[in-house]
Amino acid sequence: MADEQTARRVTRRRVRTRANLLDAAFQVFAAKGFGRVSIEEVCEAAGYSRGAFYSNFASLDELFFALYRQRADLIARQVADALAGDGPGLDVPASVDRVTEVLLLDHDWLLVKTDFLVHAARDPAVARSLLEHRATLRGAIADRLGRDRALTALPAVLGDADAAAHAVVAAYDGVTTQLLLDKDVDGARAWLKQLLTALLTEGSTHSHPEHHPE
Amino acid sequence: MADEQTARRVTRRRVRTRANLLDAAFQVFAAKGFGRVSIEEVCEAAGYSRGAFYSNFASLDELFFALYRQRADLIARQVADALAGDGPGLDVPASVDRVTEVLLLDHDWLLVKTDFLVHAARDPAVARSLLEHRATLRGAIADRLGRDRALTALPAVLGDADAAAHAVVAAYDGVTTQLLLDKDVDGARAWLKQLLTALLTEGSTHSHPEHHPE
DNA sequence: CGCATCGGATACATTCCCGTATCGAACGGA
DNA sequence: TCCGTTCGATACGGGAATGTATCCGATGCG
Repeated sequence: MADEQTARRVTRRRVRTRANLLDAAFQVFAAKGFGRVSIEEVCEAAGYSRGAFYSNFASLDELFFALYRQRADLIARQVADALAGDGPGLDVPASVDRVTEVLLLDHDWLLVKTDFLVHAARDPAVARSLLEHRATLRGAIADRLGRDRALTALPAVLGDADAAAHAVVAAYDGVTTQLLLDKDVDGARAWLKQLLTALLTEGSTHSHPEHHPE
Repeated sequence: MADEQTARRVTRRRVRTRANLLDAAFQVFAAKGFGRVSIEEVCEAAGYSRGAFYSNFASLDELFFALYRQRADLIARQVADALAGDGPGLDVPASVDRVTEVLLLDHDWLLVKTDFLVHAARDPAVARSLLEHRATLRGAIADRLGRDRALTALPAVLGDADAAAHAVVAAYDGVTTQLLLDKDVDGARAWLKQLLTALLTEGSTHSHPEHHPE
């Protein structure tokens, strides 16, 4: 009973416009940072006037949230795929390879993501939503790590699979921070791999530290 | 020769005003985020008018930079002290304790720091400066870790002391991210200790994972 | 094809904030 | 205490972004 949209005739044009606005917003946010961006700038970049904006969003915050959700969900799906990649036996190096491939590609996304982080840090409601999202991701990782605890050598130093997932996320966040500054994607990826394998394997290879950014 | 200040009579009042503005700015930036803050707000919070501001700073960016430098240097000094704490033999758990005590105290500082990070990520000049600062810190840590390589059991999984320092910083950054969202300082501190000891000691204690935030 | 509805453009009033120029008061050296 | 210098307050003009109200063209259903 009672459709939530209060009977709204959703036009094809509308979704296109919305998508265009979101895409343009991504570009602009990445370039100048949320908070330094005006509604007009977004509209201009998308090729619309402010009327279109207010017809689709109530505020810049709302657009920002929608934008984040869109992209974050996309990436979450990619990561899930990468994790599920090989068979039941978890091949740590291979998984790490595939995941890092997905995660550290787009510098612009890191910028927007971090903008969103500080935004969330100041707004409890947004923070809750973001924490939820992160918890989901961690859950997927922990599942993968803990599912066949018997098969793969567990790190042990960290505790259970859940703690290990925590560590993985923390490592990712840490590398992200550095990458934001030095923009050395390849270095960051190598470094993240090293860090993750160090965390996830017991007496891992004394891997060649070939690449040291700055 | 030629004094850099072009012979400027620095009044006592001036430094007080400057300090007040910086303090007020810290509060306001933490609360609303740089980029969402107007010069007027800072002045109002400090109890001055805009005239005072322009007499002391050329722009909000300049103030922000000065503010960051001030606080970051302070903390860097504290960390250095904490690291130099005990004698020549490095007691990892004790050092970790002291350092985490210093690092994760002030939520407001984390907010401002992260704001500064995204700011720097978009401005090469600022980024360079921040990278330098981080390199210095890492150097201090690496020194401490590598100085008496023979005395303390090295982790080995990570490579040399420099790589280990990298890992320490990454862990700190990662935990910071989570802390920004859940505001669980005690949890974060415990978690950081666990992570660092896991990274820095070979077959560390299978430490009690007592505390798991969210 | 015609019509009711929807989507986006334009115009407008308003608010906020910036940067500068000017001036009186506080300061500190002699 | 006196005087030149410095500091910060006030006043002003201008620009930019916001949100709303209104209108016309596009859209999709029958």
